[in-house]
Amino acid sequence: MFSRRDLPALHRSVIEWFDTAARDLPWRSPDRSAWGVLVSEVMLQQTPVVRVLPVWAEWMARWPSPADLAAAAPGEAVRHWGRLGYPRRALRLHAAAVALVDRHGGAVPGTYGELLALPGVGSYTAAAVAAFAFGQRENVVDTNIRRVHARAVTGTALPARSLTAAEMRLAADLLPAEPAESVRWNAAVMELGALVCTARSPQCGQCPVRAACAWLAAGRPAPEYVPKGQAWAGTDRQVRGAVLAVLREAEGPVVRDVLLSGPIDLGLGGEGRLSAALSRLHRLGAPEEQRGRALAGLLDDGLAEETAAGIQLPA
DNA sequence: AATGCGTGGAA
DNA sequence: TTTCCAAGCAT
Repeated sequence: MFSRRDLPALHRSVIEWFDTAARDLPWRSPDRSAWGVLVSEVMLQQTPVVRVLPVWAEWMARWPSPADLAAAAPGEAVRHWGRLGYPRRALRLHAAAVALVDRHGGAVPGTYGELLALPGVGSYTAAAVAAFAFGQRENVVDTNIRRVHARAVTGTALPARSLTAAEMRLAADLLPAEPAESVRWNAAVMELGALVCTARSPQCGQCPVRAACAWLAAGRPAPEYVPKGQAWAGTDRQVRGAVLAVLREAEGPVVRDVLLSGPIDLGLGGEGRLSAALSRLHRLGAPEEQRGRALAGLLDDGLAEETAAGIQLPA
């Protein structure tokens, strides 16, 4: 365990490493807005940076302010979410934009509590936006930071299965007292987890804190549990994704039977993105009951709506 | 507290 | 090929 006396040296070494190794990401640019930071943080939830980059740029060009997104139909947010995954995030970001216009004069608020009240913003995202967009001293704890703390301080290969109070306390104890330094520290530890102290094959030889790492000192012991993998093939989630992909590519309503029944010749000649999405859906070979369940889920979540003409993204 | 929720690149 | 897992949130 680090003693408080060692903390300044620890902070210095990680932040100095960050100064040389940090990626040049657009949401870290001096001219990015707080809105840009919020959008990036939501897009980055469970999603790799390289896939977020192009979508974030398109969103910033299309909807440079909360009011711009709030003025669009929620279905447009879902459509332009593309294949980022977890499309409910797009819907919640739209709802957040509406809330910003309604309650905050169209601006992103700067306090943890106000941010936490927004749709799709949880404890991590609220802390991250308050810290990175507003320079506040916040206890930012994401999966990267948890893993770095687990290894370097606690000496285990992985953090606990779920975020524990002990982890939050540890992170709070490690946080530099000075706000500007705390922001650098949060970003630096997160970057260290993303680039060096990675989940699969950590590059301990490049780690600025290898000399003090409890996990390395213990001989890199194996994880104490095996994370259970997420099933995918044959799941409702897979079918949901394929159904929504069809709605995303469609300009207007899609009749229910096209989604629920076997392949139907729409006279599109097999060309185009809509046809490709329909082919992918039908090639899954999911039972009609499962497709119905997936569609019901999408409707229930507000990711789709049913009109007399058929199923479409929410208008 | 445990689940459900997408997607695709890399190991 | 299959498996892992990436700046979580809501319920």
